[in-house]
Amino acid sequence: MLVAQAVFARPGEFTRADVAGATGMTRSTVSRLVDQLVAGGILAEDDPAQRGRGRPGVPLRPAPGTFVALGLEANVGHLASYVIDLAGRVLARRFVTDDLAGSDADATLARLADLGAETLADAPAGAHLLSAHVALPGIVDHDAGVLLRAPNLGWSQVAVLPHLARWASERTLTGLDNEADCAALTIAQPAPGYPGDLDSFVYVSGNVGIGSSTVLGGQVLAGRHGWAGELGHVCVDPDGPVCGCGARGCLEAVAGRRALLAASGRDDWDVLVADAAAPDPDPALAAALTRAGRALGIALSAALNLLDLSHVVLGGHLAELADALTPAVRAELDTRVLSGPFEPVQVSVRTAAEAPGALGAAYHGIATLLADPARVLADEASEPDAAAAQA
Amino acid sequence: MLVAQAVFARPGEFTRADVAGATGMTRSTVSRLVDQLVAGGILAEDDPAQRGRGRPGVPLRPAPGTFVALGLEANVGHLASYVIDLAGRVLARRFVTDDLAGSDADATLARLADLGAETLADAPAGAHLLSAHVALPGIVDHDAGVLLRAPNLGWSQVAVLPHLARWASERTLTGLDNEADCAALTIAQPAPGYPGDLDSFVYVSGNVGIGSSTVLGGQVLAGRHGWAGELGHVCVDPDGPVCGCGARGCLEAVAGRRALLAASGRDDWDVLVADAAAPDPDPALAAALTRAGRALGIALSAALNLLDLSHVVLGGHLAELADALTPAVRAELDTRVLSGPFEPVQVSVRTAAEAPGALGAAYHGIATLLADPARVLADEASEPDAAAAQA
DNA sequence: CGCGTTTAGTCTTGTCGTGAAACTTATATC
DNA sequence: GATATAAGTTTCACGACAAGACTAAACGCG
Repeated sequence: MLVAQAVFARPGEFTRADVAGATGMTRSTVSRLVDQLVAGGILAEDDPAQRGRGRPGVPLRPAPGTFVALGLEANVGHLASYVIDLAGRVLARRFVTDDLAGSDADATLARLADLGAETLADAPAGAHLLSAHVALPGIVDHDAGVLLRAPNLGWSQVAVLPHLARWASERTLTGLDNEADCAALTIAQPAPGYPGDLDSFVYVSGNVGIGSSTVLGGQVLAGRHGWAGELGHVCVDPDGPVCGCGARGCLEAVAGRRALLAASGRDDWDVLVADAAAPDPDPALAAALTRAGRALGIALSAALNLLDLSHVVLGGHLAELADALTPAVRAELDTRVLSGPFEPVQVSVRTAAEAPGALGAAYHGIATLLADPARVLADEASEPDAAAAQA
Repeated sequence: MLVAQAVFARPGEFTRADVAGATGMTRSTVSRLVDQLVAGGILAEDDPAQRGRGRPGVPLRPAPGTFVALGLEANVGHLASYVIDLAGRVLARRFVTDDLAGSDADATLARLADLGAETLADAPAGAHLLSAHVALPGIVDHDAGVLLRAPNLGWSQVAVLPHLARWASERTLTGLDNEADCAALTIAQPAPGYPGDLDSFVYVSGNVGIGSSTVLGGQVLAGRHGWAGELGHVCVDPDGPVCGCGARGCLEAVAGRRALLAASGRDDWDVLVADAAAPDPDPALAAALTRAGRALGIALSAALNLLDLSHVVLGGHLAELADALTPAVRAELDTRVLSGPFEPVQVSVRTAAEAPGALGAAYHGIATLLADPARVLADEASEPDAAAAQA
């Protein structure tokens, strides 16, 4: 249903007449559809506050209160949980710091599910849970609901959906996705269904390793298993150091967090960041940063050339070092990206929100609503007792 | 219209009832739509030749005769032109060998258009021209109809559509596309709309440089300007030789045709290919081939890791050397592609058809038909005099 | 040979979604 | 207060589709 997407894309700005103009449908059709969506609790009417000649239109917004989505994330250093409403407002959240590398997958996922249940309990009651979605740092089989492998967690072949079973129903969908793809979604969309400034870009996330995710035309290019975007294992030097993956010269082995610590002779990350920001870093650090910047530029050039992109967003630990890295990165990009003369490559920095993966996972639930609001409305109608019980 | 796509995907196999089963529509709806398509000359009924119980169904196929598409290609070494019908059968073709590097763009495109006109004259008369599409080796602005830059031809900022103006009309669409993307389309689809064995893969085309094109789920990933797939300028060695693009260590500078000739001390390509196939090549050649194979493997690993793919198709000059290159390519892929343990990387070789770009350009016209057959049917109805004149 | 079974395709009917156009409502301007 | 303008609603007619009955064409068994 195009109507809901149009409203979510410009919350509070579009009236029925605007939607009609944007979608090409007639005002009468839009009016009927909007009335359904309002009745179903998906859209809400703002106060008519418009100025100008003629009858003022009624601005439409995503409706608060009726629907929420739960987003969960298990990552190397934390568990996170978000409950958001249709407008993308965070109604409740939890964040637990813990070293989960090598942890027992089922035990950790059970903890995560409990965390999600607590978060839901914190949220205002009476709303219908659209979806419960998990973001995980690894390869995923969407259809089977299995995490195939998460190297940094040390997990493999984990059936994830059973842990979400408490929420799974005809009316609540559950699923799992790659964490970097979820995070990229939050950059492409400041609010669910609301396209941001950037339409197509590569997002580089430095966490422990270096992952990336590509957004093309507002769509996350997740690949068939959510395994796309392994920028960290693009080769930047065939004679370079051996990487944890067994190959030689991966980006991660040069610009990864551990590689930078080792090359600069430091053992505390915050110290390294502070020193890198200082006016005159010592030669070992400067060399390590230059080398990492060049490597990042080389790997990014490959991605941009292969995908016809011209925008890079740095996140994670690479964002913290952005000032120090950017000159070398730019130099490589300017030399290597073929479309550069026509469309200059832009590099921007995104200081990572806390657990963007969990937030993006919650976005997924709303995305399924937007893809087919009629289905949710039908479900709504088929179980009116639930709504009645709340009233 | 899903119906036409289903039939084109299995020409001669699907009956109305099969289509109904495949699309989920009822038999009555399918029957009505198929009747329209048959009346419109898009589908044709085969002889009912089915065995088994019950009334035999009528197999459906793309209709020959009523519609044709013209595909043109201007490339460094040739001009080519194809006229195909809906089933993908070549009704007429032309191929002119010529060195067009540095030629005058408008003069060459005028020649190409004339070649297309000749080809159309060769084809059986009475068919309606669906589209005229040009494949060019460079960056393209689809909307403006402009070739932004084709380095190997030495062209830039060329308005292409005016050369196709003789065919442009309400009923005949014209357009232009990147040549590698068109060629990849012919690999993904043995006939228009007919999906082949491979669903997602990277096609590497070695012509003068090294280009590539990615097919994801049957769709060509062309990027915003048809500029995606610049595998030739992925860096495989930051200390490598300087490439024509100005950067250092591009794949093309190691595994390009000229690079291989230079490194092996030869000046004739056919000799090089023959020597490479011989049981015991000389050390210089063997070293050049190994180096090129490793470089290709490194660049491909980057593409596969970034896009979550596990199939490579070699074409062009790299296909000719496939036997000699494959061991080194495989070695790198096996080490570097992260999804390898789960889904082994497959490398296949596609000996390039003559001018696959032109053929793929013709496919585009049929793709537009399949995307919205109703539009073409409507046009048909609005100009019945043309059809009447043929009868 | 004839009749029932099975499957393909068509025909009829009712429902639903949509657009066209008239109508109502709410504001600004004169 | 009259008029213009724009938003939103109502009415009506049309068309696409599904459900289900019906016809057509093959096979197989008695």
